Amino acid sequence: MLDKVETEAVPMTQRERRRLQTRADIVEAAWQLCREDGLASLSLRALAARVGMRAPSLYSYFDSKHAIYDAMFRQGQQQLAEHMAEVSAERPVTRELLTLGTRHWFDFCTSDPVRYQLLFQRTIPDFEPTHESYALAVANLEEAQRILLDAGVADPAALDLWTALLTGLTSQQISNDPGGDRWARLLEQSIDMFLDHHGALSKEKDTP
Amino acid sequence: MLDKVETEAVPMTQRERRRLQTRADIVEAAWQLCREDGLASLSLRALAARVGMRAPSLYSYFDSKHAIYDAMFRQGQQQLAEHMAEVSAERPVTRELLTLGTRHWFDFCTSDPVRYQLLFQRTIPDFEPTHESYALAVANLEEAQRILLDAGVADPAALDLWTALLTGLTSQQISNDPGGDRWARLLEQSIDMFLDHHGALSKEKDTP
DNA sequence: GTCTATAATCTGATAGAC
DNA sequence: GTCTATCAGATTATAGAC
Repeated sequence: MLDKVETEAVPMTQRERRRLQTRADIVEAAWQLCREDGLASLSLRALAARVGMRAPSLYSYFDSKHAIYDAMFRQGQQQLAEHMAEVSAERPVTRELLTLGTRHWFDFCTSDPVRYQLLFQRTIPDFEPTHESYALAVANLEEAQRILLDAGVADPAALDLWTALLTGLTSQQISNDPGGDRWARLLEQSIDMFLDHHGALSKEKDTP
Repeated sequence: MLDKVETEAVPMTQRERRRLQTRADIVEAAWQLCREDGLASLSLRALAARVGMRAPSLYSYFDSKHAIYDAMFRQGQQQLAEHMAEVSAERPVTRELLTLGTRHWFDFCTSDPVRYQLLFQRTIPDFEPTHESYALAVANLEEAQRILLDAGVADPAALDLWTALLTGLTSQQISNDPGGDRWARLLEQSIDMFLDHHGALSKEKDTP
């Protein structure tokens, strides 16, 4: 789940460290600009200016604009993994724990609409994450699958229904009531609906 | 629900008719190009070329590029209204009828991902439909609300959950399994889950 | 590594001839 | 109404000096 290149405990010269820091600065500035102007409006000129460079200098750190999007995608998936690690490890999975974890996920998504757009929607023309970055997304989805499994929901189709339900609530919240809670407050009810339908984690008895 | 300007039975000179036909041709060509290159990639030069003009001539028919998007949005909402009119008028609303109507809606959405993107997602920077066009979207949503009401689901929050569930299934289908049926085949189950949760249109008894 | 200069192309929109 | 010509930029990306 960790970025091999940037976090492995290999010896690093100060020059290498500096280079990685500049890369991180560029990615952070890219997030800023995207939050201000929209994900698709990112331009290399504006990005370079934000970090005190001219546009061509960015090519010393990234091969292309898509490579910057890829670094952002990668970082976002890592952030999601770290964010969910705070809550998702506990067992057994109760209805309360699942609800808590799901709200944790929902808050992560709605707290940064641009990040959500990059991680979960296909909206940048011609951009696809590299295989390496996409593997992080798969790992995150598999973690959700494990949790559902431990909650007594084993059907693969149920995972698809789960993702549809949660991404539906999230994107409606982001698109139609940004900053509000019109769909956020339906989260617990939605989870109850889903679990009741699948006969899992019943409220009266403890056994699925 | 109808376009006042273009369909009202007022006398029309042949010149006016010709003009409206050209407008329609331009909009149709715009749909074609968007389906080929993506919604955001529409350019006036390419659009003009497609209808045998040069770019500046388009300004004789539309004030701006956004006005063309608006005409597309308007047409898409009208198409949705017409499409749903084929099924949604029947009463009383049974579980079978609701399922049929919902699949009708789902098929409309997934049959043209670009249209879905324009009508239901906020993805074109700085584009917002005009008040007049947006009113068509509101009318379509109100029709859905009426159907749910007649199905015995009166809670406004239930409508929000309904839209989240359906748009979630739809966008997952479009994004992650285009042309397939991985989420399409979950539609009936989802409707059952929703209705059971709200205690509406129970399968055994006929009364909500 | 960073710069200037520039390639090569694209964009929406307008002026004004015809 | 349609055109040519053009405005006034924008874009990603590269070459080559320093």
